[in-house]
Amino acid sequence: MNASRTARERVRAELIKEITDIARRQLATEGAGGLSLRAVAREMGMVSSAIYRYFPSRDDLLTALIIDGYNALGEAVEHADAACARDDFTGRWLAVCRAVREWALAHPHEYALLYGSPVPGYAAPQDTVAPAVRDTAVYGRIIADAHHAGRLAPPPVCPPPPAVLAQDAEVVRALMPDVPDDVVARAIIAWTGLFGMVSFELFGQFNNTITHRTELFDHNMTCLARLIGLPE
Amino acid sequence: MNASRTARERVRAELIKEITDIARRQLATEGAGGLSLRAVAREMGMVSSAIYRYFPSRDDLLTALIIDGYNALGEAVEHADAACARDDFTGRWLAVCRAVREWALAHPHEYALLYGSPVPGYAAPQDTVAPAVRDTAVYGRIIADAHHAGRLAPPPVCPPPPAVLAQDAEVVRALMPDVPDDVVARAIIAWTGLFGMVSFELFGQFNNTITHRTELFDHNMTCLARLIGLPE
DNA sequence: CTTCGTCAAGAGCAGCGCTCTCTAAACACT
DNA sequence: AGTGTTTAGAGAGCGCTGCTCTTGACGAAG
Repeated sequence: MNASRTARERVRAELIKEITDIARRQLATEGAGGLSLRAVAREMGMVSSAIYRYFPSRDDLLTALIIDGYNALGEAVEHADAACARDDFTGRWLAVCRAVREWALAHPHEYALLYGSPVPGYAAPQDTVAPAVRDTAVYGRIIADAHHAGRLAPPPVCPPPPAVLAQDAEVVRALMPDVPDDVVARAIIAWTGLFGMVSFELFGQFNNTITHRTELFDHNMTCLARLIGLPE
Repeated sequence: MNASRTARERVRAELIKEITDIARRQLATEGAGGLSLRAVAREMGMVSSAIYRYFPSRDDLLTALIIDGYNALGEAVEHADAACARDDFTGRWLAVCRAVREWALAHPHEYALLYGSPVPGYAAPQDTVAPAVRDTAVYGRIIADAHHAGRLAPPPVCPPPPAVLAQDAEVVRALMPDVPDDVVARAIIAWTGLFGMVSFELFGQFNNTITHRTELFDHNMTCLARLIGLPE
């Protein structure tokens, strides 16, 4: 009875995967706004209403794509980090930055779904928060590792962070344990700087201006690494 | 004959303004995806097809809103800069950063239109590039002013920018004349850092994490000012 | 007074998300 | 093996969208 039950559920899981695959392909060509359940159904040789057996609404399909996206990006970042020597902290940071950028360039619409304008009327459900921090956890660990190895020497550039930020630092520290507040603050600057850079490139702000984007990116990420205090 | 001709054109211009006003209000409540020509027409007591006399397509209306948005942001930034003492370069930088953030928080959907995910299938026409750099010109001038006043003392954090970036720096220098390449490079870091920060806050990346956003923003922008070399 | 360009109106097309009902197949249980 | 239940897909349909085309009215110019 269990085997037969899983038989039905297996074909169901397969169909769900097929739907998300087609949806992801449509996302890549049309963008989030052009994602159409009817088009997905058409491509599957299904009638549109049948899709609703698997995803109760378009938003639920979007949620599935978002979770997949966070996981794909997280995996790429984890992979890039794992390929580096553990004590090459700056190398790990740069590898992670490049992994983010390369994944974003390879999957622009998925990146836009994760880090671009929120889809109007769509509120990310709780299921997305765990995959969402998967990449963040990686560079949190890099910075924490460097700090604990005594290799973090922040230059005297930033003033000490204001006291109220200590509460927020407490939350962020879940990703980079036992790290002082000023390191957390610098980490956030680097974090927003990384994604600001990628978003600007992807969303067209560099058009007609920046042509050597890889070089600029590497240079800026190196600067941010120095700002954090990562070794030369 | 001229007077009568402008009579007709005047009511036309007025209608165009009314359309964009209503569209902007709809944008604020529904977001870019929810902008509907029919809804605008309904609110104007017009029939939907009549709108096409004034805006040949939804994209053209979007373009008008984008241009207005860039101009509004540019104006806010110019105003914030003008309120500072000319030689208080750090104060001017902070004022400009805050102006960007406050404008973005006050007009989230318009900000998303300018700096969020590009609308799929929509390519920004050439008319948008001039208003688009209006704000950028302001902080370009701040940094250039500080440099020429001899008040720019970049800390020894960033390595010298790679030689290939000199070409791109040439283009950027149109906004900050006679400034060396390494200053341009730092300016770009600060620029992307500013918008990375605003976008993260606005697009929800700080949810469940950062609560003291004003303080964090001010602190980070101060750090970036130091990184550029703006005086204490 | 006629001609001509401009404009609102209306109908209509194809597409969308989503809901409802109906039929048929796969399943669980006696 | 037969029976009741659950699950799946098909189809029609609702109200909405952007957009097109045609029609008829209005006002300015010759």
